[in-house]
Amino acid sequence: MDNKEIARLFSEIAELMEIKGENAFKIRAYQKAVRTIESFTEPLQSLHAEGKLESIEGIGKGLAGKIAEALEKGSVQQHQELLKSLPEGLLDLLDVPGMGPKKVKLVYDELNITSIDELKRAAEAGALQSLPGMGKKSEEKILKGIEHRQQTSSRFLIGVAAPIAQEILDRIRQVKGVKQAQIAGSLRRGKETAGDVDILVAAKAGKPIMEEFLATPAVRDVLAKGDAKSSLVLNNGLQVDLRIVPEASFGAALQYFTGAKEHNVKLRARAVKQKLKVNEYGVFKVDGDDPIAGSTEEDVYASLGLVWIPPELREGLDEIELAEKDQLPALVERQDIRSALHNHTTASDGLMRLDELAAEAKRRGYEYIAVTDHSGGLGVAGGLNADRLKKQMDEIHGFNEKKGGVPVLTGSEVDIRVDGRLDFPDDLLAQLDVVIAAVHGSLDQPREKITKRICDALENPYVDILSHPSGRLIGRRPPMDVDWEALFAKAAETGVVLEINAHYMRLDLKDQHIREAMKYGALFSIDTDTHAAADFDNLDYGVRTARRGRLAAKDVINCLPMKDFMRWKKKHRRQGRVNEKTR
DNA sequence: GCCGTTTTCGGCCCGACTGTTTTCAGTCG
Repeated sequence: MDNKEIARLFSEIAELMEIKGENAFKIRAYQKAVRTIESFTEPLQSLHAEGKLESIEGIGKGLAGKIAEALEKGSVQQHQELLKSLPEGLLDLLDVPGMGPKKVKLVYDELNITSIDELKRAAEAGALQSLPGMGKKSEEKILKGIEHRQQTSSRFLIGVAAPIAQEILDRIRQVKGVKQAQIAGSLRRGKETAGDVDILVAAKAGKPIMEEFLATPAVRDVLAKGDAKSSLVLNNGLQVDLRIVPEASFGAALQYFTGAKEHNVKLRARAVKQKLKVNEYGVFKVDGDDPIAGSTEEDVYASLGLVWIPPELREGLDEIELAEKDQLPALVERQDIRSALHNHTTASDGLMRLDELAAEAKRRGYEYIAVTDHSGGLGVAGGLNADRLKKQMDEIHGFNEKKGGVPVLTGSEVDIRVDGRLDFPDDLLAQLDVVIAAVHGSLDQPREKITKRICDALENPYVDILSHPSGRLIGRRPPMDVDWEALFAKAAETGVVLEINAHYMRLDLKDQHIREAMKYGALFSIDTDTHAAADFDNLDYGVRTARRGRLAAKDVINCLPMKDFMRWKKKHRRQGRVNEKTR
């Protein structure tokens, strides 16, 4: 078992214990271990070999023993016993918004509900509102949550699918005879979720490649195996398809299997007008059998009179028309990103100290960063009150004087309270280099109220960035019911930057909203909202979402060198104060 | 289950909000 699998196992143990109502602190110990293991870069296997598991913070005798058990036997007895003692569907119920461990136990004890389907039926029949502590509103919330979940749950989050796909791709590329190999499909387009993984290989002989593919670890099922195409289902339910094509067709096949379908339909229609036809083998004259293009995507697009279109744009909107006129936007790239402006430390709910965060950021090539711990309004995150924030600012100034590290800006992720006021007074916010405002509670206020709440916060001249503007968690929690037009107009008017939160469960703003906000002239930041070192890995998902939103580097403030960023901020805040006076 | 210590047992984050209550339990972050 690798670190991820062990983290998952412990997480499941914690959830099962929660339903059973076991000691809350014991459960917390497991949850803490999950976070630690998830962000741990070294394999637990090697620590285990050295007998050093207990040196990890939060891992004592008990958990070290369970990790060892998992590594050696591939399972943990306590976990098996917990599973046996409860019906297996109960864990799914925890994913429904409004359902916590107590409610799960309640519906199980009283109504014998053990699956989401049964829960849905009970809610529809009005059987939930008769339970103690539940009423009509709880029932409605649960029903809404289930419906939202069912619309999205058959797809995999990019942050789950992409690393798996990359791992398989890396292995395939090692096989002798592989000329080229690429991930296609919605993963290549950087979509927030993927239905399956498509891998495309250019090679002559298929057999050794297929053998390597079929030897992928953690396979649950082999759906098909042939010389040109095989399909697997992994233990987590993710389907992976591998296709092998001749080198001369690789570009055409890559284009074809990257999609989106709507994009390909438009492309083929365009080809027909030019007396050409496009398929996965190449571009052909209608009356000919010899391909005029096919080995590279560039050739395929060029043969149709188009510049190459970045995969993130291939959604069947107006990208083909833009490509024809060579007017595609120059999309932001990962290398353009100079700063990480949204990060947490151990002062609130982060896992790294200030110096550790700065070192990690430097290692990853950032030119400067900001520390933006939570404000006091957010109890759980150990948010900072004004005094602690001031102390942290001193600490940061001291750190910067030492030189050698990456420069650190002071900041805060200040909570937007229910009434739109911020957690800190203006005179304190004015002293910070970066002020990020965010909604964390009461996400289901009615549209008018929540829109006003956020817009009021944007009018504060010291707010620089609005974090995770919709509050959604993909497949788990619907977005806030915001009047987006009003919000985007307000962001443009006040100059407050809209965050593209790069965490793969958020990707918030999402691509479509980015395109809309850009029409209003809004600016954006791409940030990982880093709590642990591994969170920086999410940057790629944020960049790709920004690219799908058609952003160029000039639209993204993280692309500014530090001096220019500070200049921008000054100007933005001055403008904010002018707006305030004239209002 | 972990941790630290006044070293072997007691503390471990907790406040806001909601919906259900009529004084609070459960969920969320």
